[in-house]
Amino acid sequence: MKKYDIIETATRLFATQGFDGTTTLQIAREAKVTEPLIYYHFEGKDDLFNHIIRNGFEAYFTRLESLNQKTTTQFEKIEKLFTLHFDFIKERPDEIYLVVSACPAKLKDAKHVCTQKLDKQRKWIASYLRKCIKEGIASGEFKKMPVSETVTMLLAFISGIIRQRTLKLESRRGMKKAVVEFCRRSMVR
Amino acid sequence: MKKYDIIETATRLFATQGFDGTTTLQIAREAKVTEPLIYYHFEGKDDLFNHIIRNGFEAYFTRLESLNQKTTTQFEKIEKLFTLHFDFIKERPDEIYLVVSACPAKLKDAKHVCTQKLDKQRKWIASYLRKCIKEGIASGEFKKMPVSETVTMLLAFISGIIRQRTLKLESRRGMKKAVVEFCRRSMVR
Amino acid sequence: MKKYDIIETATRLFATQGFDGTTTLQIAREAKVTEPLIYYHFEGKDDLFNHIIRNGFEAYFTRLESLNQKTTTQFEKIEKLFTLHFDFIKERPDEIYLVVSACPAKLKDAKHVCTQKLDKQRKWIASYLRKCIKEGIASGEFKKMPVSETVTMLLAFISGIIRQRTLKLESRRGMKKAVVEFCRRSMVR
Amino acid sequence: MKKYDIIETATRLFATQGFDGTTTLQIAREAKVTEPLIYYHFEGKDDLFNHIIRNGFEAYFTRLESLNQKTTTQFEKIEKLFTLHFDFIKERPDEIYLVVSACPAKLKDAKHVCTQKLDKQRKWIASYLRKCIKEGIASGEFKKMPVSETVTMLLAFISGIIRQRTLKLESRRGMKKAVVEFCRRSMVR
DNA sequence: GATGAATGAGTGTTCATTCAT
DNA sequence: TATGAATGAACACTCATTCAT
Repeated sequence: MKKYDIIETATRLFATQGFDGTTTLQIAREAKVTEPLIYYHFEGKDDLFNHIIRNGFEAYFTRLESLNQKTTTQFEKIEKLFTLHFDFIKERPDEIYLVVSACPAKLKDAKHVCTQKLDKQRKWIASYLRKCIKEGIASGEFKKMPVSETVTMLLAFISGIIRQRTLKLESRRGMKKAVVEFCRRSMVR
Repeated sequence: MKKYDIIETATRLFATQGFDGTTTLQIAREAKVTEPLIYYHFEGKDDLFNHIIRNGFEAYFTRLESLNQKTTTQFEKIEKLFTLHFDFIKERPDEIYLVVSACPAKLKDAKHVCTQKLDKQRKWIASYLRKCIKEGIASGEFKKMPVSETVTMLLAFISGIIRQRTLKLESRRGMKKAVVEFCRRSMVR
Repeated sequence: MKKYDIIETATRLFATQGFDGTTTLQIAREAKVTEPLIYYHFEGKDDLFNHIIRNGFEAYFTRLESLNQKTTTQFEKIEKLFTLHFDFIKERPDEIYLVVSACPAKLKDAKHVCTQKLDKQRKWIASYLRKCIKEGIASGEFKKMPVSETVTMLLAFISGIIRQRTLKLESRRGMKKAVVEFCRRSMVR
Repeated sequence: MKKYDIIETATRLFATQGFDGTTTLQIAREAKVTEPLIYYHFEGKDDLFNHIIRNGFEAYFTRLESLNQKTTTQFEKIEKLFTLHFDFIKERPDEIYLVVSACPAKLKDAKHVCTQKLDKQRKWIASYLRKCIKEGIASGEFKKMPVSETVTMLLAFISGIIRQRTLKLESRRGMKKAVVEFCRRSMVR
């Protein structure tokens, strides 16, 4: 359906050019539809953008939820979190970029869907990591380390990796293993 | 001089709203000058942006160069790299954000000053880190680890930290120490 | 259609005020449309101007082509050329003015549609006149005269007449007859 | 003096690009002065333009006045009028172009110096030619012809020649002779 | 005479959006 | 669903002009 052509094209363009750098005409042309059709399916450019963000976060959260499965060690849980992001980057590079790195301009508005979803995501991951680290330390699996700071740091780490990969600033293979091993050495006793 | 008001205002606005999300009228108003004055001092919006980017990178590179001083251990050199970035974030948050995270849209043009400077920066840091890690491993200071992948990873790490701090996604104190200790545990034997 | 209102208005304004002296806003207002509509139908002010020039020349060339009909004498052919121009001036004064007298500024660019069409027009008429004069001299209809110089001179004559009439510098009746008789006395044996 | 550099440059630019197509900045740059200097010497762009027009017409009228010398025949007087224009074209091509072909846009204002001077020029030449032709016919030197129409026609002729020569649409030598002979054959008995 | 800095009023152009069909 | 035609508001940028020095 043409609606999905619009979404697909818009996602790609928003991710590569930013929200303000993308025009509705460009979306229409590249999706091979006319501009008014965008307004038939969406209330406007903002609505289209928010729809994409919401969609992206939904897929993303679905995957996040699936992390809460049994694993033998805490580090395996952290490793899975990295794996999830590396996989998502490969499969839906534009979406993850928008989801994690979305329009700085939008983040000025605390009530914007971007800000709220990003906040939710950060809180979710933070809580996930905090639990892992705390339990890891308690069980003696992990070395001693400041919990909150390590959590924040790992969040920055993840977002930096996503940015780099989606901007194709590097394409080194073996990155995932390097990242995981780096963390393992640092964390696991 | 009013020229510097323009630069200062533009730097702030470009960093918080992006290039496309910032209008010349807005820059003029917030800098308390008239729009044509921007065009008196710069050739256009692009020129103003590039001027800021070039300025930012110049200050940044000057600091980077100063890293090549004697230090007793390789890890100290890496620690200094982190310190430099944390300091720069504090002093000139907008500039470092623009310098490290600049306009994704601009990076599509390989010849753009953004792309070229960013490339130079990444190469400089990569080379700096590679040398540290190689020598650290050779001297037995560091554990064994894949050099290139670790370098790329650390680059992502730095960019992630900058993004997070300038977007004020967190403001935890003790971050720097946590980051350095995290890396130390992972790397130093 | 409003597109034709734009063309009509623009033709009139370009002819009376010149290209640079006419603003798109003025065209829009006098055509009773909004400015962006000009940009919906044309790529820009230049495109609109070129469209008019091309249209004008097309109508003009169509008439020129129709000159190649049988006539008993060579002078009749020359007379017809004058008649054609006097008629065109009456019917489409703005267009002929733009076509023959178009924007001196545009003529600096050899590749501009104005320059090329004007060149084509001059060559067409020159060739037409050269043939007439040569044959007229050969057949004894015409007095002896330098062919090329006379051709150039007649071209200047035509362009001068057009300029004068469209600028309404005079409105004397009987001009056409006077011109034709002037030439006849000079040329015909 | 720099004032004359301004005048010279402005004359050239107005003649080749038109009044509206020429900016004060361009004049300043090409005359190697700064913009405010133009405003020191002239009241504004319009004043500069009018100054040039007035200057041009003054030089032109001075020459026209000198035509009233004794000549044996009426046709010689007409020949001298052509010679004067051909000479002026060679010596001061920009000025004569501005003087004879000046800004159509300006001619909409009947009180503008352009309109008034042009009118004066046309009336002067018309009166000069009318007298010549009348006397020529009366004395039997000229063939019979309608006086007013021939006068208007010759005016158009002159303006067409000037336009052609200054736009360099042709560069044929022998033009002057051809023109004069063309007229002689037509007029002289 | 001469200039660097500055501006009010506009210029061509683009944008997201709407309307009639 | 889908579109050709149209628009209000804004955009980057330029212009002739002025002012302080």
